[in-house]
Amino acid sequence: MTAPSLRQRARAPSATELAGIPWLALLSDADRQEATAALQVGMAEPGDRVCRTGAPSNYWFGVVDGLLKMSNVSLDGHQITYTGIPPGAWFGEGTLLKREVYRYNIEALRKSTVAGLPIEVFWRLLERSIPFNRFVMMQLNERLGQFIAAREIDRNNQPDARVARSLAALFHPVLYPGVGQLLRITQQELAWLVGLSRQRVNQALIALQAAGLIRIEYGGVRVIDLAALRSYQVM
DNA sequence: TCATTAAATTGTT
DNA sequence: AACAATTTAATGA
Repeated sequence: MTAPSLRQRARAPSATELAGIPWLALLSDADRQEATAALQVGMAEPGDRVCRTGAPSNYWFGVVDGLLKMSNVSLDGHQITYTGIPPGAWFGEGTLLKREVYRYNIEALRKSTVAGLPIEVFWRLLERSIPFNRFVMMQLNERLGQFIAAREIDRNNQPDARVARSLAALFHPVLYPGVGQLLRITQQELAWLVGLSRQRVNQALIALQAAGLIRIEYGGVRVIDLAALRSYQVM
């Protein structure tokens, strides 16, 4: 269970990996070149901690491929999951802006490719690039809504509703542009994320499918009605 | 490209 | 938690 705090052997990103980084396309040529040169990618095995609470913040992290989980430990020692982090998502900007330590744990749910932008380059882009600022600002704003939603999810004991809202959060189009209509997540991974047994998640998914909100596929879930998923209530 | 086999994932008890 | 059924991925002709 004692995983290394960081992935070993960081390397330069490939062309396909760069294509999966949504904010790169927004930059000017010069800025994009600088960012590309500084970007590092590494692999995270299931259970690996990408960053943990208390560690100094040196990178702005993004998911190129795979699935991560953002969690924290509350005062009474209970673990509380904030959200899953699918491909295309970037996180840690709030911590970087304040030059603080990370206040949450990021753990890989499956074998994942994680990219990191060094803090110096992150700051330089903030100072000079308007599009980059817009992207970061959008992330901050949207995530604020996510944290509030996460509290409601956690307060909610109805398993079906928990699964529904967690799924809706993962399909967030602004925060997670890489997801699309089909979320690649197994029922086991969803169970880890929501904090339920796989059997219960399976039941919940079947119920949601019967309600016409999603379609269950092998190794993934397709969303039919995102709005209804967000506001799902047990009758 | 197709058939066979292994591995992963899902559905059910 | 365990098991069977189903789907995908891998292998080799």
